[in-house]
Amino acid sequence: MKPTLQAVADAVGVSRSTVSNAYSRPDQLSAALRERILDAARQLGYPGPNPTARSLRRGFVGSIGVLFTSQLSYAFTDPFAVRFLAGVGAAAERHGTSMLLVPLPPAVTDARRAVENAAVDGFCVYCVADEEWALDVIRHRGLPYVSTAPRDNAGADERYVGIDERAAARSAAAHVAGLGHRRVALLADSVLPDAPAGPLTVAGVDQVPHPTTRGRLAGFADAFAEVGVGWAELTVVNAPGNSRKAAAAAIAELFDQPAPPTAVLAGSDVLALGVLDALAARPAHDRPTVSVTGFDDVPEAAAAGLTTVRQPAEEKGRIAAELLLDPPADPAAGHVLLPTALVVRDSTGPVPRS
Amino acid sequence: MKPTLQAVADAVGVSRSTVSNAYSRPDQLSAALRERILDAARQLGYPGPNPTARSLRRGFVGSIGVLFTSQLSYAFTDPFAVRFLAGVGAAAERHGTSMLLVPLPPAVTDARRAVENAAVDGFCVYCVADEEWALDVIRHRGLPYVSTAPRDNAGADERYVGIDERAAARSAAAHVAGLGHRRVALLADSVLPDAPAGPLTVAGVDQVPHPTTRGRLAGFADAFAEVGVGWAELTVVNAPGNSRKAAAAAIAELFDQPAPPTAVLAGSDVLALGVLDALAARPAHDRPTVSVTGFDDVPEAAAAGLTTVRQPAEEKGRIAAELLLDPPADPAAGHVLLPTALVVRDSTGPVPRS
DNA sequence: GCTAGTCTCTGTATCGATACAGACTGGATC
DNA sequence: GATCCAGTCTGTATCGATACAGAGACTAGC
Repeated sequence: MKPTLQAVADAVGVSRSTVSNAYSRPDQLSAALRERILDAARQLGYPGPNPTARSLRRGFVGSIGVLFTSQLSYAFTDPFAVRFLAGVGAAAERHGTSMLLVPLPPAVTDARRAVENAAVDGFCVYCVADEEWALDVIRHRGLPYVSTAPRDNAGADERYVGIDERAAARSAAAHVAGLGHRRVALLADSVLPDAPAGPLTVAGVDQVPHPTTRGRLAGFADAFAEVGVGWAELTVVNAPGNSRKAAAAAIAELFDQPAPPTAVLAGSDVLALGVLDALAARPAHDRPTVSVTGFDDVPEAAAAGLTTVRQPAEEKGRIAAELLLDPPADPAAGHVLLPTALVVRDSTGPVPRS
Repeated sequence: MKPTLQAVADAVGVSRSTVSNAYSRPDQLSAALRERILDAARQLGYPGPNPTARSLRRGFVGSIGVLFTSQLSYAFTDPFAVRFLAGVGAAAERHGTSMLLVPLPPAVTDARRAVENAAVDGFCVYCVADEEWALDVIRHRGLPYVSTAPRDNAGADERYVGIDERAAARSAAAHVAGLGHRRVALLADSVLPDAPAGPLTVAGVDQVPHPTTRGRLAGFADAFAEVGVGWAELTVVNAPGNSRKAAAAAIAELFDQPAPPTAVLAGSDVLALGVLDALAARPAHDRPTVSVTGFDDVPEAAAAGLTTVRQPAEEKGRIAAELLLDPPADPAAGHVLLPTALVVRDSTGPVPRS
């Protein structure tokens, strides 16, 4: 058994308090005694105050939780999520705080429990799917949190950092519409819950539950509405899982149709890259000319020449963590909207004359 | 103030133990009473047992630490490290365990403290630089750990998962030597501590402190020794920080020399990609033909056509976490060497006749 | 010489739970 | 009717520290 603080106190012949002070408040005792205590601790093999006991007594843990409402492995697969984590990490580093990554079991009951049991001082909630239940649990625990999306019913004291999804998406769609495209597919993750991969009929964009997806689809639709292409004329394609593979699989059949879309607007770069994969997989003679746009501007997008909407990923993570660790006095400052920019590359062009 | 377990007990008129059991051992009380307790808890806004207090009493935390002996942000910048993390995450997910990422302050004293204070049940130590001090602290705390490199003085009960660095490196170098290259540069991170970027004189490979770097350089040297090129004839180039930029900067000057190397063997893909960057940055008429090899086979390597040594990154993380969470009965099974494979792509070719 | 003030150090209360041994029921068994 | 047992619930000890008020000793200041 590892010795406790009491054991060190006994060995030196001082009180427990004094040993505690030797570690946590060196100014509370003489340097000489402190040395004696630390020496004795070394001798006994005392590894320093037990972090858990210390956390209990002090009332805080010194770490923040990062919540992905999806498989934890997803966080490392999605390049945007990785950049986000890097930002959180940078802020955590500056504050001397650790990051706890909490995997969530698939069943909601279990997932709630996982959030309840996480030993953290607060949460950065990265919005993947509907995370309302997670926010409930966090609020219930009385912990502060920052989410990465503006929420419709956000309380005044609720902090978030996001972008104007709708306007950003609209800018990409306006670019594509401006190039003359009218037969267009919109590709997104989790358009409707539990929907299969592939083309999907969606009555209206407000049917889409996931706020981020909804915002982006709405932005796409806005731009096309302006050139006279209504929602019903747009093909919505579901790609569950937001992976390159899923996107390629979901979009593939469209290209076999007699009149394939001349443009695909994807809800993320990962999906857009999947579309490019699907195109590349076809023999050259049977490869339609399709404009493709992404969203996020992950590192891979530049290499692929993908036209996309840039949003500052690391910045998002950094600011999320900073809002959490160092809350602004003015609650209005807790709502951050980051700038986005359309980045035009080679993956979009005018409609081919056929 | 959030209510405690005691408050719920008082409200229902039962003992604290019973409330505790309602959460942690449902079989210890009648279903009816359990419901009454949980109802009261909801009513009072009791968020469930305090994770810290529970950890203290139970003696374990339910999370494992992942230690990068470098900036935490490095972990998200290096694609190999990201894949490793993904593997750890997958294993953690299966075990219902959280991952704590602990940022280490630059000063060793502070860094020791950070490791001492981490509330975890064990550590996966990802070897970036010399991490002996970290292992010391962990052992001192009596916590189990798994490191990602075979260590020279590893105790029998010490677990690790790694590759045969030397043999793997040798395979890449043998390929390059077989192509006829004799004027060769070896590029690596932290060849000597605090050495500047650029070409470096290293008396012998055993001068290199970092075991991974040493192993790879030794492997490179082995293959060239076999074709009669001694250590002294090899140019060793230091690229501190293992970044693409650092590599490009460190290697650039070599290409200005009258007789530049015809091949560069890099200690990682990131460095190798940096070399390709440095070459691409030169005007076409002044661009030497240089064979380049990397190490790791990160996703970017394939796109860049980089010849490299593949090692299973996720596997490494997954196995590290599993050795930690589920220690094999047989201590010999705690030492895992993963297979590697030379992947030949376009970045290597025969020596140009000039 | 007396009051203040500063340094050190101690003692007790407390953080919020879980483990474990045992007490109390009520029915089944013989 | 005594015995046993399973099913429930309670009480006490404990996990390993920190906070805070205060006790002594010692120096300063007047």
